Amino acid sequence: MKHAAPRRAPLYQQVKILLLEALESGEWLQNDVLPSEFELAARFEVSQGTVRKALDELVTERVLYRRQGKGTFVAAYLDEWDRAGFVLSGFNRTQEVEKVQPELLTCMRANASEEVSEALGVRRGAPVVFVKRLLRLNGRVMAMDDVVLPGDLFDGLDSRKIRQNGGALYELYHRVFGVRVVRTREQLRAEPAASDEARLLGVDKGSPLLCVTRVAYAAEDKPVEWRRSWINTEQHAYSST
Amino acid sequence: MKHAAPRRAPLYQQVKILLLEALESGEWLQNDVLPSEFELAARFEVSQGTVRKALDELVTERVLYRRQGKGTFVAAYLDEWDRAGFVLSGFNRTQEVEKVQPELLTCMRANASEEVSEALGVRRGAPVVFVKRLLRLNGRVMAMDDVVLPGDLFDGLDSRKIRQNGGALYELYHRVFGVRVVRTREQLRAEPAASDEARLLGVDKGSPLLCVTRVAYAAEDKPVEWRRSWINTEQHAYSST
DNA sequence: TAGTGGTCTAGACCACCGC
DNA sequence: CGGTGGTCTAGACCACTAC
Repeated sequence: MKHAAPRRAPLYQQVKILLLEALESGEWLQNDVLPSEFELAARFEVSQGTVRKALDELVTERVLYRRQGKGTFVAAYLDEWDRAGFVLSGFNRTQEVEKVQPELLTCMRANASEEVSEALGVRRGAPVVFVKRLLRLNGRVMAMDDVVLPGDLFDGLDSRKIRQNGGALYELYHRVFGVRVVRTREQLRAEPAASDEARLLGVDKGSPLLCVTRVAYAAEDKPVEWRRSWINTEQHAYSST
Repeated sequence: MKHAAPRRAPLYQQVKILLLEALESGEWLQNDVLPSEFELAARFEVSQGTVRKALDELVTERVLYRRQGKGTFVAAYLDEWDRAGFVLSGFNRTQEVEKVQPELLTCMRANASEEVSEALGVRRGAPVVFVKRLLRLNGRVMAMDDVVLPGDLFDGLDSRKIRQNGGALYELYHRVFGVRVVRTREQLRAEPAASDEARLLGVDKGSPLLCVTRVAYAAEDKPVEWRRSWINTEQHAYSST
C-alpha cells in the first residue's frame, strides 16, 4: 500500500476496511486474537501507528476489544438490544441485564407503507420483509415488535432462518446477509394499548405502553431496518447506557 | 512538562485537564479559536501529537470543534436536552428541533429520598436542592420535571439564578457552579398520569405519559443531578440522535 | 524474559483556508 | 502564499501479561 494509486481515502480508513473484510471472511472468529499491531502493519505495508488508528475506530465501534499485554480480540456480536445502546433492565435494584427471549409470530413478504418507505429510503410499495415477534423476559411476555426490512438486502429471509438463529436478528443480518448494523435512531412515545396489543401483551386495553420506533443503519448511514416495539413497562424500564 | 514528577496519568490526559481548566477560567470563549496545535504543544512542553490526542477527546466530547485549515474552536455549551443526546422533535415530518421553554414552579431545599440518595451517591436525608418545572413547546405545555441536586455542589442555587439563566440548567451548572455534565443515563417507562401530573399537563387522569428518569454525571462518573420528567407524547416523540 | 498494547516524540507531507 | 488541521512514518520507552 506504500505507493498505491492516487489516494482517495486515508490509509487508516483503507486498513479499517481491509480488517472488516478479513473479519467478514471469517479469518478471525469471536474472541480470537488478531495478529499484533506490528504484524498487521507489515501485512498492509503501513506503519504501526496507522494500524493503531484503524484499530482505534473498530474498538470504539465495539467490533474489537483490546487487552494490554495480551492483544486485540474480536468482540462478540452484540444482540439487538445491546447494539441499540438499550437494555431491558429491572426497574428497582437488580441492575443485571436479563436475557430477552423472542418468539416469532409472523414472517412474510409485504410492501412498504408510506412511513416505512421514507425511513428506509425506498419507494412506496417496494418489496419488504415483515416480521412480527413477541418478546419474553423470564418467561413473561413484556413486549412485541414489528420489523420491516428492505426486500433487496434480505432476499432469502424466512421463518426457518430466524428460528435457526435463536432470534438474534442483528447477528443474523450480519452473518447471513452481510449487513452490519452500526447505529440506530429511536423515537419514544407513551401510548394506550390497542386491542391487538393488549391481547398479545396480556394487559388491559388502553393501559400505557412504551412505543419505540427504531431505524437501524449500516455503514455510510444506509438504513437497513425499521422497527416498532410496544413495551409493557409495569415491571421493567427501557434504559439507556 | 518534559520531566515532571513521577507520572500518574498519561501526558495527553494532563494536557486535556489543563485545557479544560483554561476553558473554565474563561481564557477562550464560545466560538473563539484556540492557539494552533504547535503553539499549545510549546506552551505545555509536549509534542504536537500529544496535544492532538487531548484535542481529539475534547472534540468527541463536543467541548471543541475543528475546521481544517482554520483552527480549533470552543463549542457552544449544549442545553440540557441536547447534552442528554435527546431532543423533543415533531413526530411526523418536521425534523427541525424545536425550542423548549421551561417555567420554574419550585426551587427549595429538601432532603434526599431513598431513590435519589442511591442515584446521587449521598446518604439518605442529605441536603439537596429540589426544582420543579413545566416545559413548553411552542407555548403548549408538554412536559414537567422534578430535578434534584446535591446540596454541597450547588450551594447558592435559587429561583433567581435559574430565571436569570433563562432556564438552561446544564449551562448554569457549568458557568456558575463549575459542574460540567459529561454523560447521562436514562430509564424510560410509560405511565398513567396521576392527578397532579394530569392537571399540570392538561391531560386526562390515567392517560399515558412518558416517564424519563435521568442521572447526569460529571467527569469521573460523579453523579451530579437526578431528574424525573413526565412527557406528553400525543403530539411529539422523545427521540434519540 | 519476551511479546503485547499504550504513550510520546520529531519530522514529513498533504488538503484546505484566507489573504 | 503561509498557516491551519489531517495523515503518516520510524523509532523510542513504558506497563502489563504470560511463561
